[in-house]
Amino acid sequence: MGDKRIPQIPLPTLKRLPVYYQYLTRQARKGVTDISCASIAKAMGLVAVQVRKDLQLTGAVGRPKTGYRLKELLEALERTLGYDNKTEMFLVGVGSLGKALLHYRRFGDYNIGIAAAFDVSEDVIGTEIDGKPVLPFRKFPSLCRRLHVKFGIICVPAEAAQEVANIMVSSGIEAIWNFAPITLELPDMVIVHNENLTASLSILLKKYKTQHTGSERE
Amino acid sequence: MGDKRIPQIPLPTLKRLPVYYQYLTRQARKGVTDISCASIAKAMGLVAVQVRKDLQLTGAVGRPKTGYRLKELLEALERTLGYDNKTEMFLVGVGSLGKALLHYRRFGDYNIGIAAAFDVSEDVIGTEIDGKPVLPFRKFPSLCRRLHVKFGIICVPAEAAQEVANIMVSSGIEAIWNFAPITLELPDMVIVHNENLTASLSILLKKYKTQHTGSERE
DNA sequence: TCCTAATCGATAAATATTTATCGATATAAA
DNA sequence: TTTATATCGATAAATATTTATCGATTAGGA
Ligand SMILES: NC(=O)c1ccc[n+]([C@@H]2O[C@H](COP(=O)([O-])OP(=O)(O)OC[C@H]3O[C@@H](n4cnc5c(N)ncnc54)[C@H](O)[C@@H]3O)[C@@H](O)[C@H]2O)c1
Ligand SMILES: NC(=O)c1ccc[n+]([C@@H]2O[C@H](COP(=O)([O-])OP(=O)(O)OC[C@H]3O[C@@H](n4cnc5c(N)ncnc54)[C@H](O)[C@@H]3O)[C@@H](O)[C@H]2O)c1
Repeated sequence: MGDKRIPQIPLPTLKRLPVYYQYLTRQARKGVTDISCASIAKAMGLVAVQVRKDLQLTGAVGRPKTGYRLKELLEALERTLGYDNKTEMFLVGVGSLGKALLHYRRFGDYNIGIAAAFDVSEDVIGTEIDGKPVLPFRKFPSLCRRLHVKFGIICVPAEAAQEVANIMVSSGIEAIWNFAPITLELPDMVIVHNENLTASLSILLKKYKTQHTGSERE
Repeated sequence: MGDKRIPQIPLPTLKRLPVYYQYLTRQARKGVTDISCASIAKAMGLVAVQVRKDLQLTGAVGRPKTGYRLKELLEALERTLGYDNKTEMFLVGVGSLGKALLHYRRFGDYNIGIAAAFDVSEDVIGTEIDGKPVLPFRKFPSLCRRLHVKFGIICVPAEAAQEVANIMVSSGIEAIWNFAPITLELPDMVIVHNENLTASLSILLKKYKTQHTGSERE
């Protein structure tokens, strides 16, 4: 129901594609020029068929006996994942996590950049982190519109996240990377991707307990 | 073919359970005492049947007309996810991300704590972050054994991650939360959960492009 | 030149996950 | 007290995802 678009790429595959890309760039740096699904699968703990099926969705074509040309494969992945166009983001909430993201240099490898950061605290407003200015949050709407920034990162406490998200959306933001542990209520048009670190840690905890206390029932 | 244990709880469900828990604790704080699958589903953008099926796996029982007793439901989730026992972790790599995790107070809400941190850099060794000492990494093995710590967090650069993981495992660590963007090769017994932030951001990027450049084919 | 083995691409089968349906039951209102 | 209805729990159907299989092809060696 609704007009939610059919995704071209199944979500489980989409989650693996960037990981292939990371692995493949490392192989390329090592001088590898051709690579097979079998070797990728082995390195990543998957099975070859799955890798082959995933990579097929990028349009890359391999060849019998030798596999894929690594350079072509990387280009196919870059096109598929959108690394071939520059993406600019605005970050809101320059606390410890926001600062970590601002410091991180490697997003540039994927043509992604944080153009500026915003906060309400005088402690951080006016500072610069890795060359990115920290501006008062009230300037977010005008600057966002002026620069046509479409991607936002939310690093504020849970209590403030919905309000920040609302302002983001009304300022033209169309995709949000949300680190606050709440489910944002936003128009369907807006893409929200939750990075729920605590929830993620819980998964590790449970997997461990499952393995170590055995099958509780079954 | 391998003795990989059958998970009691399907992974997709396991990923949702902590998010239910977060939502439900917020509702409890608001004074809600009974809650239905329908209302949970609505708040989290899911359908009621799915929520009901997920919650069934926690052993919680609801009642016609009124739904679940929130208190009971939270307890069931706490038991299921392991929040009812204290979990101590060691963190390695006190860079910007490691510091953010060390500063974060809310893991305590889930009975999870970072007992100590380790690094090789003199810049951080000897400091304290939110009361947690930063120790030289060479002390990791002995301390890990002595305190029977089973959970490790890897926040070192990708190049150092495999080596740190190896030392962790040989020191008795059995579950690893890995922030480095590489696939660690470790014995099957060790649970590894990758927190690949860049890969995750890529998913947002692609979802956005899919929605905004339309169906490329199909 | 011919043969062998590795690999892809396509199709089919098996599994896993989500979603629909429906009877039973407890609450609250008539 | 009776009735209407919201909700659960169970079962079944539909969908999505993973895994298996197999023929075609090509590189590299016999
Ligand atoms: N730090 C972690 O390791 C961690 C782990 C899990 C989840 N999270 C989540 O990530 C988010 C950020 O965490 P953190 O530890 O960096 O928090 P923090 O408290 O260190 O920083 C929050 C920042 O947001 C700013 N802020 C508050 N309200 C604002 C508003 N309305 N507009 C603009 N800025 C505002 C504050 O001034 C502060 O600088 C939180 O939602 C937290 O729950 C963080
Ligand atoms: N910061 C981010 O936003 C971000 C985003 C995506 C991924 N990551 C990943 O998270 C990890 C940490 O990122 P960061 O930004 O905090 O890095 P960082 O460079 O700020 O910190 C790394 C820390 O690890 C320490 N270290 C290096 N080698 C070590 C060793 N062998 N043993 C012990 N300690 C060692 C360093 O001294 C340093 O303190 C990296 O793998 C990075 O790719 C970080």
